[in-house]
Amino acid sequence: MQAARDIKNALKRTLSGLGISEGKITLEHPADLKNGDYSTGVAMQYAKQARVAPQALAEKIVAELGEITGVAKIEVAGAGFINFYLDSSALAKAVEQARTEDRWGANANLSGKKIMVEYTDPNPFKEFHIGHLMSNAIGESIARLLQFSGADVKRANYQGDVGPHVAKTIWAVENKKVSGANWGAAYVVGNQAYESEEEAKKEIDEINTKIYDRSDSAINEMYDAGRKASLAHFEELYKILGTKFDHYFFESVTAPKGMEIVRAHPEVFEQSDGAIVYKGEKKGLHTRVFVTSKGLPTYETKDLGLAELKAETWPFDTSITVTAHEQADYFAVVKATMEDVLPNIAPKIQHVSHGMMRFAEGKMSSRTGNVITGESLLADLTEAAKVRAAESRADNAEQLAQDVAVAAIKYQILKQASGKDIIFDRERALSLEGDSGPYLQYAHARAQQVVEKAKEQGITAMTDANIEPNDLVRLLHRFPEAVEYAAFHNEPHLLTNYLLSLASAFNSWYAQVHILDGTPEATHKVALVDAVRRTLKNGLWILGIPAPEKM
RNA sequence: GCCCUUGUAGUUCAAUGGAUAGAACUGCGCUCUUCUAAGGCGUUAAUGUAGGUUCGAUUCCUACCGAGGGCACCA
Repeated sequence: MQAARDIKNALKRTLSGLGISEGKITLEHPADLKNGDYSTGVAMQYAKQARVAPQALAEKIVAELGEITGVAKIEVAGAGFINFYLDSSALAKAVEQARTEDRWGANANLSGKKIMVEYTDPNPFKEFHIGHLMSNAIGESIARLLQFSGADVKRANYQGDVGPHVAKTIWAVENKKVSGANWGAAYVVGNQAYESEEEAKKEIDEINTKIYDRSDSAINEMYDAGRKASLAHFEELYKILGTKFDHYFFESVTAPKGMEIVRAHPEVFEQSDGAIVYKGEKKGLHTRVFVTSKGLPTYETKDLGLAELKAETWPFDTSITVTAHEQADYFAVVKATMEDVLPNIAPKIQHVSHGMMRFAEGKMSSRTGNVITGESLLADLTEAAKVRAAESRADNAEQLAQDVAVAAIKYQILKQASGKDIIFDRERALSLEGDSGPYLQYAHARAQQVVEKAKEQGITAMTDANIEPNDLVRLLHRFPEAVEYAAFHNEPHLLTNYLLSLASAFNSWYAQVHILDGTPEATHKVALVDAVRRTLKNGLWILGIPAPEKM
């Protein structure tokens, strides 16, 4: 990374020396390692201004650049690219860092920043479906990326423990439409009744009011027991998924808080058809209801209360909320409202939206019961992984199967850019081969085992800078930059891409080279394996994917 | 109708305005008397359409076509 800075500075100096007015200097990693460790297109970019052919300008720049620490070779290639090749000692240094530093790949870009990340957000009395799994995987990874960038991160989970969805579920259970604590099914029944039966609709609305004011002891009892069981169940899932929340926020708390905020700002909100609304049109958005004509707060109002509650709980510099894309427009209106009623907090609020889990046939909806629950998917995957886990060398095959299952599902989510929907394909999800989470785990476990074997044989790892660096070394060197890049964009998939190429290069190298071959070079090769091991381990950690040592 | 997101091999995804558009799955062939075959090697196959900006466009802009989402008392 030091080399990258030095190269940029040298380019800047050279360009202004040549009388070229400074614009943006881009330095990138060539996709093909043959084209060097870094590359720039400035010669092509400024050829017109300098009135010289791109290649000629590139040659001129190279001649003026002089020596750059850590750079062995500078070449002009193609249409006028200037390619930089790092020297073997700079690359060897990266291998040594990877091998010896626990936090290899970390940076201090966000040092001192307090960031709260809110994600998962399942609702008690409803199912934890694979959409929640998606939010959890993305949110957890963003939290870890921020931590690896030096930020002080707190994880938050916001849950809707009051509102019409709870009333519908309670109604179905109370009327014995559904047996036991099958919340998902109860919600479906309650929702259908609400939409088709006048009488049921009235009863459900009444229950909804009673839940808010806690005036009915029978309902309170049913509600309290259900809420507790529901939350305990979620907690089991978080444990498997590797998430530990620092703060839990509930709508039962944010609702009254939000109502206070709305009441305190009559100048911001307007009355309309008996409801209290915010006219988003004045900011190019749309109108949303904050308090219903029955006097109950909507999600909008609760979100105002949530923002204030978060700030009181832990004074953050930034609060990031991770949700599906379907809430993006909604969120924009809430944020616009915050600018008027919570001006100190509003600038710190960020929304990261991701695509949705969909079936090839269409959207899944918990209202109709057309969902796959998180636990059933995890159970299916674990079952599929068991066959191989039983044949593996793992000490605990059950645990390995679960780790592999978590890797498979999280990888499928984190390997793609967050803007796009994920078409859920059961067949594909159950596949544990190829471009997958287990592939990364396998490469890591392999490296781990070689390192242990080397230890048994008394081979000390030692990087030899005299040995010509290979592609694997060059890729390894890019890890810290891959982390920075992914963190900057809040995009875990950028890191996933990098890890896949690293694991692939490692597996390929592993197939051709005998590492513990008894030659003096073995010490160098073991160092490289150890460096890959740590890079995959840290990378998997950032993705929130377990890295078993044996498979 | 308006707004947001999105169109890349048969399929699911990559590609920081750059070099020959990469993987994986599927098909076919090869590869464990060397450290893990959940691996490796080989082979076929793609930028929705029409313009524009640029030295250079999958990427930026405009229009059209297709997909998903949102747009008042759900979350």
